[in-house]
Amino acid sequence: MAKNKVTMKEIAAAVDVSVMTVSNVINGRDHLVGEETRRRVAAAIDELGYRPSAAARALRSSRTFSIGFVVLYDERKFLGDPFIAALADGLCAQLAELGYSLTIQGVFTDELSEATAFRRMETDGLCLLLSGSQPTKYNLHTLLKSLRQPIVVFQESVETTEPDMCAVRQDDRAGGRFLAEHVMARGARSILMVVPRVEWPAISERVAGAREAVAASHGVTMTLLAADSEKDADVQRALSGYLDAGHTPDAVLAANDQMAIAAYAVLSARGLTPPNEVMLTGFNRFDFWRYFQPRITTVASPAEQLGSRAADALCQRIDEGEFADNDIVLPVELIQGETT
Amino acid sequence: MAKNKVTMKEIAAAVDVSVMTVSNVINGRDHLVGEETRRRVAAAIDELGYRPSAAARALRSSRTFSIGFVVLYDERKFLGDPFIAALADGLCAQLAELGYSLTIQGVFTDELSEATAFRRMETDGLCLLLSGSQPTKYNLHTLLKSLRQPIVVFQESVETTEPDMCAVRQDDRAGGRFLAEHVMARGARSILMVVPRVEWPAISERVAGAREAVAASHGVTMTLLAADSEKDADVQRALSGYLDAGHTPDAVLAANDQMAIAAYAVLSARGLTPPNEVMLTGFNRFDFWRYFQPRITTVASPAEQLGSRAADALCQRIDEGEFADNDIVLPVELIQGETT
DNA sequence: CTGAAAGCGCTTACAG
DNA sequence: CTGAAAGCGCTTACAG
Repeated sequence: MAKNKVTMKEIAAAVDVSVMTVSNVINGRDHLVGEETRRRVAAAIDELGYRPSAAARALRSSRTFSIGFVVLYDERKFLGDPFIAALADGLCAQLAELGYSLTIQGVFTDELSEATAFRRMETDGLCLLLSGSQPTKYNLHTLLKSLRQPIVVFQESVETTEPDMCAVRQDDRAGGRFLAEHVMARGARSILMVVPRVEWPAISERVAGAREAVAASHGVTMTLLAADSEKDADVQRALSGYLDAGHTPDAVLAANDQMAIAAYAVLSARGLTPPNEVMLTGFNRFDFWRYFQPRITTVASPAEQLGSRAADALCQRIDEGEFADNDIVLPVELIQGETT
Repeated sequence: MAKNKVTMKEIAAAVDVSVMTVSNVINGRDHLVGEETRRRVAAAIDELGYRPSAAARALRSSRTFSIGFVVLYDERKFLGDPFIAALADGLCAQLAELGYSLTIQGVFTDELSEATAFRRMETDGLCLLLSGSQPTKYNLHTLLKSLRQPIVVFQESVETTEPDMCAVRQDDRAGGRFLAEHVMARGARSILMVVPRVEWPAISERVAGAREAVAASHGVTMTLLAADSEKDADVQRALSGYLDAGHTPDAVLAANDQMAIAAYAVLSARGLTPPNEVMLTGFNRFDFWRYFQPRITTVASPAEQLGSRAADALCQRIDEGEFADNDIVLPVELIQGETT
């Protein structure tokens, strides 16, 4: 590895000052350096193409200025998920702003503890998203505790027993409530909510929100239908089965937009085209949403802000030693489409 | 920062061996350690929750086992671009496989040299994607050279003057050729190709491929129409202007799928609904493609493989000191949709 | 305003 | 099979 790298020592030698002075210039401690000296050091740095070694600085100061984003997933292409991409975008932009870099790592759910993000100590803090099937709470709990690092978890309800953790999530409960209220205001008396079978905290919240709204009304019923997964085929099989049994709901609330689009195909094939025969709603309004006609009534996710708020929270924690807040909930917004 | 971190020294003390032995166990140099010793060390590591310091290892061995992915962009949400997300997915998965981690950084094009990925020395190599407006070749060239790191550039033609670089790209030229041949085989005699005004090497290649195919046929003409950007409104304005001038091409080749979808709206509003009146094609077939009806005839991009091949190339270079290949081109595939 | 010394936690020769 | 010593390139006290 003849990287012929330039070190502070060489800069110091070139300008004939101590490495200490070079360090002060690099770290902008200008009050500790004479203006003329500062200029000569800066010139040498430029000329020799010096770049500080992040490793040396991290070793000495025990700060890496780097944050890890760990995604537990079942599928290899996790950034293809628009929610995850938006989180990463928000994190990346805000961390750059704060002088941190972002290390991304995908981990198969069943190889939880194998992840190098967990095995090596290379970041000042971690953000964690549990997409896909959920590890047992106990395993996860034990693992995270053993890391001794500040951790932000996305879209989870915070465990009160965890001291150095912070949950950052969108107000899925309000979103569920908004949608249920919206279809009820338009006359729905029987509501079908289609969800994936896997227990996802965010989706449970959406269900809970819808239930709250329904409970507050008279004579409205809500049924939960579990599809084997979020995939089109599973959603369509579940919904077809339900309709075959002779039920016709006034409104179908899908757990997200992709599922709503899958449901749309089933409904329109049966002459129940939304919004005329049955109302239909989704959740999240990511970019692809605009390519589907008719536009699905949905709830807009603040996914990118979730990422940037996580960055803020983590850096605040690193600077101050403790999370100022351990459950950050961002508002969502109802988007009226053409399917209700 | 009382991180109360555990070090090799403490493990060594706990088991009463030297740190050297602990190091050997951690790095799997099993032939240098007795089986009984190995087991006791491993147990202590587990018990005390020891995680090796990446910084210390990097400082000593001058290997970070980390690769940077730098995206030059004009918009903040760069991972929302499906091409970039797919590259990142491919990189991330393959690097994890090879024991490396991935650091992602977005950089505004006009703040090129400010990027911390360029200012700090924290990776063993870099991948670079120039999306958005292009920096001047000279600035970029100078900057990259000064980094003294192996670099993979995506979707660029390799500069033969660069010794320690490798281009990884898809065969855009073949893609352009496939599409032109496809519409000509279906009777197109006049072809309009709609491209963004900004010079993008990948798009130039698509144009060059289409030109080759057209040149090889008799009596077929191809016209290039430059939109002010890739955005829907700009594409639609350019195309409307062209049609208003009295031209009606047999086929419209859009530079990518998003532009094709924008063009579709203009064409069908004028009674030129594809494929009956005018044929229409896109490029890339990313995930959102399936949500648009009718399916656009397009060319499938191997974006994720681009990422994993880049990871392979970079790690090979790091291990062997030199890129085995400095221009890697992956094949594309024509996807017949309903618009031709 | 400037500098000499110590040390962060590892790995790399080398010696037994 | 095991270990003592040196040193990677910085920053952190501290002394002038």
